[in-house]
Amino acid sequence: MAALSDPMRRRMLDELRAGEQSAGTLERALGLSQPSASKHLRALRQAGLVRVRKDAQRRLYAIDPAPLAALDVWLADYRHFWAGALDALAHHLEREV
Amino acid sequence: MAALSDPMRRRMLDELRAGEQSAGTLERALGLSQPSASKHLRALRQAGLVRVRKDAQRRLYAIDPAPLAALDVWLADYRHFWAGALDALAHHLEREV
DNA sequence: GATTTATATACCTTGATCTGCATATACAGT
DNA sequence: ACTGTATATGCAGATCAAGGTATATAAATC
Repeated sequence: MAALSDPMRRRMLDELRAGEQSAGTLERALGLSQPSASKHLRALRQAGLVRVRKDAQRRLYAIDPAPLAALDVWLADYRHFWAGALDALAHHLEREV
Repeated sequence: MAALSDPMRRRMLDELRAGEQSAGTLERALGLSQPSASKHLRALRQAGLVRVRKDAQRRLYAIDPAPLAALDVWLADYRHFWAGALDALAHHLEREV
C-alpha cells in the first residue's frame, strides 16, 4: 500500500493499464530519469503490483492486480459509508437509535 | 493516500467503522502512546479521512468517507483486471441494491 | 571480443516520518 | 482559582524514502 502512495507510481500503473510496456517506454512517457524509473518499478515489483517479463535486453512490465484486489476487499468494508443516499440515511438512523 | 500507507492508521479507521470514538478510546484500543495516537489522528485529519467533533475535553473522531470514495473511483479503472464476468456482475448487483 | 542498447544497482545527499519525552492548551469539577 | 482529565504540539534522535550521478550487468550486433 505504501507503494501506491507515490503519485508517480500511480501514473505508472495508469500507463500500464493500456498493456504491457517496457521500462524505457514508461520512463519516456512519464519524463523520468532512467534510474528514477527503474527504482519506482522496483518498488512496484516488491509490492507485487507489477510482474516483469524479459524480452532480450528489455524488461516488459505489466500490472499484477492481486494487491489491488486486496485493496478492493479492504475498501469493501467501508463502501457502505458513501454508497448512496439510502445507505447514508440508514447509517444516520442507526445512530439516532 | 499516503495517510493510508501506515498500518496503524488503517487500524484506526477499522476501529472507527464501529462508529464515532474519542481519541483516548482509540489510543487504548490500539495500545498507542497518547502523543502517537494524537499524531496519527492528525495525519488522518489532514488527509480528510476523519472528521472531529468536540465533546467537552474529548475529541470524537469519525470516518469521513470522501477520500475512500475517491480511492474507490481510482480502483474502478483497474477492477476489470481481476474481476471475472461473474464477479463483476455480483459487484454490480451489490451496488444496484 | 568490442561496442551499443536497455536496465538495474550503489552511493550520497536531502527531505520527510515515526517515536519518545516533555510541555502546552482546553475544559470540568470542586 | 486549583486540580484533574483529555488532547495537542514542540523538539530530539533514528529511520526511511526520493532524486541525482556514476557505475555495473546483461543481451544484441558487428
